[in-house]
Amino acid sequence: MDLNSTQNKDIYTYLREALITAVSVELPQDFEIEFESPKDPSHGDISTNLALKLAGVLRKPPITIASEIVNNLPIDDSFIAKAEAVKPGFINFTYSETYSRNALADLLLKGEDYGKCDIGGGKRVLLEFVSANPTGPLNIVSARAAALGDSLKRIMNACGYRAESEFYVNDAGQQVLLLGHSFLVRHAKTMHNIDIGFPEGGYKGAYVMEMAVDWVDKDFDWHNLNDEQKLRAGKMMVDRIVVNQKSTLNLFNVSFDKWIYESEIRTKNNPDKLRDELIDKGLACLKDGAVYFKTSQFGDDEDHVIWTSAGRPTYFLPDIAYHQDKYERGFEWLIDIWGPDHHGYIPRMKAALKALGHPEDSFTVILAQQVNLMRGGEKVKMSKRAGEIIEMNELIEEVGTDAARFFFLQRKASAHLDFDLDLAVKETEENPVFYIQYAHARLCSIERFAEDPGIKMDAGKINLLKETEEFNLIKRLIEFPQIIQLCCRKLEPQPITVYLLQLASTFHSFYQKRRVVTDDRELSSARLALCHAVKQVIANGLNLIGVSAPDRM
RNA sequence: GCGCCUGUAGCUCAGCAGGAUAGAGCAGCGGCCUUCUAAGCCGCAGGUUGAAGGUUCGAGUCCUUCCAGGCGUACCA
Repeated sequence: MDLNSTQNKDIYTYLREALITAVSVELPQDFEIEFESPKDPSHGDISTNLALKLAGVLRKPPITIASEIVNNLPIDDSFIAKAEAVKPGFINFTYSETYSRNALADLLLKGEDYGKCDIGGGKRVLLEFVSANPTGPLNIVSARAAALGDSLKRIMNACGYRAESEFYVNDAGQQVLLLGHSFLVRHAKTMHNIDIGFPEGGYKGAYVMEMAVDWVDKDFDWHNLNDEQKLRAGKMMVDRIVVNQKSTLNLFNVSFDKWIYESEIRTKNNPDKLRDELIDKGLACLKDGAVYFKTSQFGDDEDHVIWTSAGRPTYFLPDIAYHQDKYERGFEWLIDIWGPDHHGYIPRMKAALKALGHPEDSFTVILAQQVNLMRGGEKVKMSKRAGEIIEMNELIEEVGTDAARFFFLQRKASAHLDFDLDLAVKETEENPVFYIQYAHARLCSIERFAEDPGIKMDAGKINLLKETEEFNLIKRLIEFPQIIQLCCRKLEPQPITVYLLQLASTFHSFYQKRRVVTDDRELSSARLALCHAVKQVIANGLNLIGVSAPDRM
């Protein structure tokens, strides 16, 4: 795999080979030579703890081993300028200028493909996220899941996976009935001024009212509504709500490859049949009038009901069918993003899929932790049924898609998030995302400025780059592919946000110190090439998290 | 009770499968615009990494216990 060079091997391959020849002893079979990027610039560009790790085996002080290795090390100037053995026993390498320039040239060649790799090997991945109940508008937690899932899809596809995203619409359970019922009650009141009792646990949200006003239907016997009528009303609402959810997600720069309906799954693999199959296979059994999946035999702490004694499926059963369906459609790795309220559900689903013969590591759940909304210094409690919810639309309107997405991704998914609405509005101008976008806009501005004197970037001139600020930038750019891979391995876009902030900062410093377009046309061409590379990487990075890269601000 | 998440600067958070002097942003203080965007740059100040043990060359990171906050533990979805 050749990640970031036009040379026939990458720098890590070179270093590994060089180190192995330099070590005086045979390395243990599974010994891994590790590299890291030092935070302190005086520690070079790449370092290895090889000597520290060998100290125990060789029974010699690490610094001695490090010195020996450095003395024996064949230095290839197309990669590194020097290798140094230092303090406890680290070996620090510094890029050669040739290496930096080659890497820059390579970046310019790859353009929007720079940063991509193939660690995914074409594996088919299905990311399922948001999947909010179609009983109301999307809320803040959905927004967080959307930002995370959509970005992960982009990152995984950049890393050689074939990742698709899917939204699962629960349009078949009891809740749809209840939703329809709630609506009909409102409708009767609004259109006919008839008071019938609001159902226990019904949906009181404003959206029920709004929909109730513009819907016209034939006469019902309002005081004797039947399930069929409630269900039909419920489905009508589901359709409308899904349309709204889609448009909200589009505003958020999220488009799903597929919207799949629970009702479809039930048609394809109906719950009764699945239940009987599970019983036949000995995976489920009857107990106290209910049917239990024997998940405890597959790692869960207890068995769970898939069919109630009242004679209908619990949520669990169609959900199993749905996941089974994902496998049947050829996906090799299922990644679900769930809210924190579902975390007790993980062992159950894992156990069920294991029982059905799927490898344990083919199903991953990412928990997007809760978002606490703060308004006026106080926590806003949210409940869909009580109708108190902060809509995702509202968030987008107040903060904007770019800022909101970035804000969510700046924190690890596993961390709770206090989202202060007042502050988010107030700080719109100060949000870190603008810092990065500003760098991009500035770069575009430089390019526009160069048009007048007719100076063009020229990758052939980059050997004229000599200043520290220039090499600092190049070194940052070289890190990019590693960062993307890290995000992919961790299933966590957060490092990209940190990286982009650093890159923008390095660029702003450069900008302050070195003028790009000057009378020296050749140097200007070289610096324009460097700037173009920075612009490209910022754009590539922002694109991976679904944030726009504006040409001017 | 059991399980999961979190605890790092005044605030919001990083810390890359254990590495070197724990970092950013915001808030605070002091500087920098006749030249490509000042939504910017430079500098100062700010810390017992919740607590205590343990593992080893080395711990914010791993293990144990404890403390604090949150969430979950349905024949709901």
